[in-house]
This record gives sequence, C-alpha cells and structure tokens, in this order.
Amino acid sequence: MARAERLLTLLQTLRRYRRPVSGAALATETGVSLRTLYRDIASLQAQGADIEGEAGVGYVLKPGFMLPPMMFSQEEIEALVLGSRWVARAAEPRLAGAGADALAKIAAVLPDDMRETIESAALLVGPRVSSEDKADLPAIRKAIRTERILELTYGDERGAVSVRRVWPFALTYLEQVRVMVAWCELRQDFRHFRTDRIIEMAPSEVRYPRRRDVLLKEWRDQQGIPSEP
Amino acid sequence: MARAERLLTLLQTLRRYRRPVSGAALATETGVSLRTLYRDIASLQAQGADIEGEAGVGYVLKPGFMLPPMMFSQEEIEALVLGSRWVARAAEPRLAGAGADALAKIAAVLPDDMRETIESAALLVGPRVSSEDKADLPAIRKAIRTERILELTYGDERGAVSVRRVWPFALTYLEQVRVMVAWCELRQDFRHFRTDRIIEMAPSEVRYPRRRDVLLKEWRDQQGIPSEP
DNA sequence: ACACTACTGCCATAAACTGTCAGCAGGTGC
DNA sequence: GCACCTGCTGACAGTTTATGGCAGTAGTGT
Repeated sequence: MARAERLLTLLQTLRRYRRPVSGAALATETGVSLRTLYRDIASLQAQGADIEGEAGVGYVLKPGFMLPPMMFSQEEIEALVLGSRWVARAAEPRLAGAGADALAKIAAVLPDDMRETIESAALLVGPRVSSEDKADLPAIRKAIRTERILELTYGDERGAVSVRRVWPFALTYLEQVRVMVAWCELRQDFRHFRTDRIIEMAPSEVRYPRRRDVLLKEWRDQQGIPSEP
Repeated sequence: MARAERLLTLLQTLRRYRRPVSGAALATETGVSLRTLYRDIASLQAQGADIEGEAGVGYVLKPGFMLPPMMFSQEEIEALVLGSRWVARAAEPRLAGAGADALAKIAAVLPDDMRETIESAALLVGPRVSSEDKADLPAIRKAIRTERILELTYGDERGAVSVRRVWPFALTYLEQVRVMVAWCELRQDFRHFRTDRIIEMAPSEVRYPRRRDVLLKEWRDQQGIPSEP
C-alpha cells in the first residue's frame, strides 16, 4: 500500500513545479532511488498520467489532475452526470466539450447496468442557451485562474462603449447569459460584464495585485451573497 | 499492479450479485485463496468501499461505485465542478445534497491551488428553483432505476385530477420545473408529468413489462429529439 | 447441535519491489 | 570532438510485501 501513496505524492510534487524537474530531484524528494523513480514514472504514465520526460531537461506534468480511486454513491454519480450534462448544454463550446469528455470518461468505467441508468435517468431539455458570445470564454477562465489583468472594450445596455482594465475573478453562468465579475480600475469598484456585450478583449501577462479569493469574498460581502457550498 | 486490478474486479463482481455472496465464492471467482480474499475485502473497506460482511450470510456491496484512478484535464474538472454546483442549486434537496457531497469529495483530493481555483472560477447565481415539489423525487428516480410501475394522482393545468398507472423512464430538469416522462397506461401513450402537480404517488413493486431504454428511444423518436451525448 | 460464514493470527513460500551498477541515447555548452 | 546533464533500460541481489495453508474464535440461521 505504500507504493500507491508514493505515486500520488509524486504526482502532487510534479504539479508543484511548473518548470521541468530532474528525476534525481524527484527521487530525493520522494525518498527513493533514481532507478525506482524511473519505474514510478513509468507506472504513472501507464495509468494515464500526462508526464513528459525529455533528455537533458527533466519531467513536466501537463496541467490536469489525476483523481485517486474514490467511492461514489448512486445519487452522487447521478448528480455528477446530470451536472456534466447541463454543462455540456449550457456552457460555451469549449467548456461544454470538457463536460462531455468528463462524462464520457466516467461512463466508460461504469458497469453496464449503471451506464444504462445514467443514459436515461437524467435528461436536460432546457432551451439551449443561444446568446452568442463574442468573447473568448476560455481566455477569461484562464485570466481568472492566473489572476491576470484584462483589457476590455465593452458596450453596456445603453450601447455606450468604454475601454477598461479589469481584474476578473469570477464567471457566473445564468440561464441565458454569462457574466464576468471583475474589479474595474476605471470605476474603482466591482462591475459585472455580460460576456455577450464584450466587444474586444486583450489578455495581458500582468498579474493583478490582489488575490482572487479575497476579491471574491469582498464582492460577496458587498452583494450580500452567502458563501458558496 | 496486478493487485489493484484484482480489487476492481472484486468490486464489480460484488456489484453483479444483489444477494449476499460468500467469501469462498468470491475467492474462487477472482482466482485467489480465501485468506487473501479477506485481506482484499479489508483493503477495499480501508479505501472507502461500502462492503458489509455478516457471519453466516456473506458480503453485500451497498449500491454505489468506486471510480478507478482517472486523469482529468483542468477544464474537465471545471466542468465537473460547475455541473455539481448547478445540481446543488437546481435539483431537489436530496439530489442537490448528493451533488454537494460529490463536489466535496472531489475538492478534498485536489491540490490546494486547484481547490482555490475551483472555489471562485465558477459560480451559479441563477435564481434558485423555488417551485416546491409535492412529489417524492428520490422515489421517482428509484422507480426509474428499477423500472417499477407508479400509481399516480395528478392534477393537470386545468385542475382536472386523474388517477393513473404509469411507467416512468426519465426525469427532465428544466429551468423552473421538473418533468417526469412516462408511459401512461390510461392514455396508452407517452405523457409528461410536472412533478409539482403530482398530488399523490404510490410506488409499487411491480416491474413494468418493457425496458426503460427502449421506452426512452421510442419517446425520443416520437418527439424528434436527437439522442443525448 | 449443526452447517455455514466472517474474521484473525501465525508462518513458510512465492512474488514483487527496491537499490546498485552498468550501459545507451539525446541534447547542450565548450 | 569532448565533457556534461538528463532520460531510459537491463541485470542482479537483497529486502519487502503478498500469498496460501492451517488453526482457531465468533456470530448467524436451520
């Protein structure tokens, strides 16, 4: 049983580094010989981990995560499936695709009878969200993840166009539209931006000076929104 | 590595039987000695599997499923999380709770930085579904899973009350209401029942004579709905 | 009382894992 | 070309772990 744990530790260690890490470094960190480390890496790759090793450079783990074995109840699986379905319908194409992929991965490992259940027990027929986003939603999500400043050209409900620098920290999925929540440098306050009204958007490499979760908390307090589940 | 696979096989074998199975039977089926089987069961239980063993009876696996280790991309995790959030908001309390539980399980094993991302990158602020269901939705889902006939007292949009026997095979989650799709013995056709208009409901132990997935397919064909992802 | 079962401890054997050593391959810098 | 760093593979002995058989305890249903 010690081995399985070590492999998970190794994965998390690999995730910590963004730059390539040498096998020797990983070996000392996990307290194991170099030879064994190579074997461990091979095991992880065999299990599907996206680890790339290049001679003279080191190892990099492609962004993502390996879930350890986990037990889900019947209803929890139904919830995951129903949720993924909803995402596959309601989110923008790229995230929707990810939802469908996740769903397929889960369905692939379920026993036959359960897969059948899943294919019928939960349907989503809600009108497909049709508002077309001009904005690049994956780019917004990435900016949120990495806490980067966005350069925004935005047309509000009255048609007035403005250019702003904003600090995006959340993206909300409403029934018909999606709204980016950000701190606006122009207004020095929180602002909501409907993604279908974003005319142009330039992600920058500049990190904004505050932490995303703090911004989120302050915004929630201001809005009177209780913290999420 | 053979051991991990054997444990998964053992789980699936356990799932196949509905009745308690003796350890000896499981041992021969997985090709292992009885002593080792006991150790394997202990391992699975240590990993969180809901296996119950009773002396003189055998082993039973509580309904549910253990996901093997799986790799998810960043976006797939975001999709799963966003979807679970939506379920936690939009579904009826019990399924919503399951969504929250699933979310918590996933969050618990994610590395810290990713957990932070998840706590802010996707929010759902859509108006909480407020229509109160008089119907017992978990019971409906169970009837669907097990293909049981439901005895229904239903009030339609004009207030006319009727009593019917129906064969439920799907449950759709719309924005404001939930709709059970079933074959109605009274009308000899497919009918949709808003769950908030179900006045009374009696699950029976009688299995309906057709297969759920076939009903679903016929209904889809009749409605002109393309098959789900 | 009896049959059946889960469960535990012990121990010898079998299998797997691990570390050390050696060597090959690919890329970088001198 | 040469030294150097790195990934990667094979072979072998030592160590650890897993396994199977055996004996024994205890709970359940007939």
